[in-house]
Amino acid sequence: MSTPLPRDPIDDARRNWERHGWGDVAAPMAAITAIMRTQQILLARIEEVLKPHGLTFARYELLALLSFARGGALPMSRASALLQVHPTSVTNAVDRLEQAGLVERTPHPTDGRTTLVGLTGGGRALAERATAALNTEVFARSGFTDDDVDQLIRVLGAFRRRAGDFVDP
Amino acid sequence: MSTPLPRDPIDDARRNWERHGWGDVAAPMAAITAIMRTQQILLARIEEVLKPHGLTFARYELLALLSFARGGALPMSRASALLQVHPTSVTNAVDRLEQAGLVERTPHPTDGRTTLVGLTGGGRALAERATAALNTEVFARSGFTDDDVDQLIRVLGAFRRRAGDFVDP
DNA sequence: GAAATCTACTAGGACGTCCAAGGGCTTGGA
DNA sequence: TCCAAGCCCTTGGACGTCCTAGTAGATTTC
Repeated sequence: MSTPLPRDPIDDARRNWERHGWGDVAAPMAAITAIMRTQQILLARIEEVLKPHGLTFARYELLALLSFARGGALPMSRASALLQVHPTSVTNAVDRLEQAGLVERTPHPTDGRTTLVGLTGGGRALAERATAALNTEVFARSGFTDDDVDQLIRVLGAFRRRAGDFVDP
Repeated sequence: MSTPLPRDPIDDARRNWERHGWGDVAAPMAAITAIMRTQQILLARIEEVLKPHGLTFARYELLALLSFARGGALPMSRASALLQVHPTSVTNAVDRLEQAGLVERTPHPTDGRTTLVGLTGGGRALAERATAALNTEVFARSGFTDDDVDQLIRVLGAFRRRAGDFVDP
């Protein structure tokens, strides 16, 4: 990222909103814009750490998901649901990971429509190394205090539940 | 979005982290993953509202930025810095907005390297309509409580400052 | 049992984002 | 003066995400 700006552009936007008579929604606008920007910063950090391992975040997420699955394999559709991305995104990621020898496709034993994605030995080993890197280089130095982390988990968890992500208690 | 999951996948991930002996970073991992997912949900809502106006979020952001600029125009590099995206992303957005007659490029009066992007009349009018739509359909119904909004602005603002986004007080 | 309806996955295309490279314009020091 | 270094923007390419269609297999319905 380039040189820091002399002022917070999101705060400027908020002031512009207020100046134009939209003061009633200026605060949520600022909060949502801040989420957008924070995601961008965090994604860049994560991709930076994963790059030496030859992974992108999308591919890492799939590897990590499979590494926790019983048998190290899942139907593509299940991966799509759990990762909460479009099925074609999973097809894309699996194509590239398979190319790299990290996962392999297997026909489902009883349902001819379904394809299982499973980790190879190399895929499992790489998932371990990549997770270790993320843990020490990103999550352990997140830039959030413990209180921040608690608040984020609470606030965003409630938001996601209301948005229909999950129905758990 | 598809059917809600019976359980929170981020909470599952957190438990998996703890189970594998990474409990010390499980909470920040969960917070960061929640930010990623929340951004995805919010972006989808925003694009949904903008679609009838023929805009994407990236293009809308540029229109909104220009609508607040004195003279309704900025150097491309300035837009890149304020929007905090790569210069090529601005080139891309300007290409398409110019195609649609919403902005126009003008050579800088004194610096031959610089190109100014300015709103057309239609661009300014569309920015107004799109902002009104976002205000009523997204920001006014954000799904965050007032307290949530305050906490997010505070926590994410501090994070962004520490990340080097800006140097303001 | 056959037809209609679902479900799972894949191909092709539109967008946005970034990086690397290249060409034009300015600036500042020799 | 002039030229090397830096800045500004664009092109081309890699990725990820989504959408729309299309195919094949599974279920439901009559």
